Amino acid sequence: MPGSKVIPLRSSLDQPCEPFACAQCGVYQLCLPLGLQQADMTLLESVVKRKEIYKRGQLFFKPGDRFDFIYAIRSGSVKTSVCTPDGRVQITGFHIAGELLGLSALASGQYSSEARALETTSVCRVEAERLDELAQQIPSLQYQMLKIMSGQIRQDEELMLLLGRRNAEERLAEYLIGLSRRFAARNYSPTQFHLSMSRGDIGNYLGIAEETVCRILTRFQNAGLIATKRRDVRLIDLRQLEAVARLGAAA
Amino acid sequence: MPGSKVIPLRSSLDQPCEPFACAQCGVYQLCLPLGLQQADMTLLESVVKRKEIYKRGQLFFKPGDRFDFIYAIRSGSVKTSVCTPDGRVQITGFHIAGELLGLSALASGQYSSEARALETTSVCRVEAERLDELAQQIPSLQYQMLKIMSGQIRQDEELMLLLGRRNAEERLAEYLIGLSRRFAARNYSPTQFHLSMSRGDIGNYLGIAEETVCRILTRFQNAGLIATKRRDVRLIDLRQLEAVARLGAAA
DNA sequence: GATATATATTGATCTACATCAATCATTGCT
DNA sequence: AGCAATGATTGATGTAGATCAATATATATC
Repeated sequence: MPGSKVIPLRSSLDQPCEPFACAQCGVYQLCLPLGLQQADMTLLESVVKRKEIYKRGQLFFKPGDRFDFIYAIRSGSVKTSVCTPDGRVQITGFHIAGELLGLSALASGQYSSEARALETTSVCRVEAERLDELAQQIPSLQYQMLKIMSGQIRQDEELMLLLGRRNAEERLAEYLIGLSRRFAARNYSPTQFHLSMSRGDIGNYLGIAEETVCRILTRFQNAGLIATKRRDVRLIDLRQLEAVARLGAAA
Repeated sequence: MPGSKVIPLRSSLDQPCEPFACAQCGVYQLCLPLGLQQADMTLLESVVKRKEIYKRGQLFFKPGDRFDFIYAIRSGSVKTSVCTPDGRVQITGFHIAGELLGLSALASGQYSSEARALETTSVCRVEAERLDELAQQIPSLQYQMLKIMSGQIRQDEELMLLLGRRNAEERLAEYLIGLSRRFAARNYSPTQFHLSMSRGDIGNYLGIAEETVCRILTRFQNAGLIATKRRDVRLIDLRQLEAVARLGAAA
C-alpha cells in the first residue's frame, strides 16, 4: 500500500533544498530503495546525488550518450522518446515522481532514447558504475531493479497493445485513466490534474494526430465524461470513461 | 561476437535427447549463463530442467498464471501476446533460440502475457524461485538478467516506434530485416529462412491486416526485393529493403 | 488418396483518421 | 502593457489501409 504522504508532483523551486533520507521521501514506495535494510539504504544514499533540478526542455540524455547515470524522479515530469533515422519521433513514455530513467541503457552501455524535462523537475542521480558495484553487494537492491525493469516491460506491453489494436477514442480514454491511476498511487487527486505535456506530445505518444486528440477531448467533454480547460483536466465520469477505453466508441 | 556453432532453429525430434552443459549450447552467447565463472555455471546448471519439448500450439503460460518458470528457448519458436478485456489480441513478440520467456512476470508474480509454441520447440526451464535464490548468490547472474531485461525494454521501444510512426511497408521491411539479423546472430542464413508464424500473426504483431501483409509481400516480390513461396522467404536485395524500412515507400 | 480445413492471395469498397488550413487563446518577452 | 510566439481548436478534404468477399493453395484427417 502506498504511503500516506502527499508527493509533490510539480517542483516548487522556493522550498528549501535540504537533502533528506530516502526513507522520508514521498516516492520511497515506488523507488529503488524499497525493501532495503536500513544499513543498505544508508549505503545507497551515500552514492545518490540529490535534488538535481532540470528546467522545462532540458535534456537528461540522448541516444548514443554514454550510460553514466540512472535518474529517479522526485517531482516534475519527463518525456522519453526514440526516433527513426529520418527524424520521425516516437514518445515512449511520460514519467512522473518515483519513476526511473535510463534503464534501457544498461544492456548496451549507451542510452537508446532521449529524456527531456516537461517542466521543472527534481531528480536523484545515481552513477551507473557505483550502482553496479552496490548492487553486487546488496542483492535486494538488484532484485528491486529487476522488479522495476520487469514492470517496465509489462507497461510497454500495454502500450504496444494500445498502439496496435485500439482506436483513437480508446487510446485517449486509456491514457487519461492511466494518468489518473498513477496520480492516485502518489496520493494525488485521480480526478483532477494538470497535464505537463502538449496535445502534440499526447498524440505522438498515442500514435494519433494532435488534431485528433483535440477533437476527441471535445467529444468526451460534450458527452459529459470530462471537463478540460487548456491543460487542466477533470474526470467527471470515470466509469463511463473506462467503458470507452475497453469497448471503443460504438454505443 | 557470436560463436561459430550453428544453432538448430527448428527442433529435430529424432536427434538424441542427451542433456548437455550450457557451455556447449549453441545459444550460450545469448542466454542466461553468459559471463558466469565455471563454478557458478555448474550451480546454475543444477537447477535447469533441460530439453522440455513443446509442440505447435502448446501453451507455456497465460496471463494470470502464477509465475513459476523462466524459459530459455533452445530451438523452435514461440509467440507471446497480450489481450484486451474484450478479447482483442496483440502479439508482442516472436522468440527464437537463445531468448527468454516470462521476464515480465517478475514484478507481479504473475505472467502478464501468453506464450505459445509456433512449432515444435525445445526449452530449458528454470524454476523462478531457484533462480531467485541463485541470483542472490551469483551477482553476475543477476547482472546478466538485468542486461537481458534492459535489452528487452530497448527492443520494445523499437516496436513502439514501429507501431506508432511507420507505415505498412516500412513495418514489413523492418520486420524482415529484424528476422534476418537475429538469424545471422545464430549463424543461420540471413537471406533465406522459414517463417514459423502465419501472415495473420505477422499482421497482428505489426498492427496491420493480414491482407495488407500479403499485398505488400507481393509488392516487394514484384519489385525484386524478396522471393516468397508460402512461408519460405529469400531476401534478394537487402540494401533496398533497408531503404524501404527507413524512408517508407515513396520513391 | 479423397475430402475437409486452415492459410494465403487478390479484388472491390468503405472509413477512421491524417493532412491541410484557418482562427483563437495563452504565455512569455521587451 | 502590448506584441510575438506557441499551443489549442475546429473545419474541409484526401488517403492508407481496413473490411468484405471470392477463390486458390496447402496441410491435416479419415
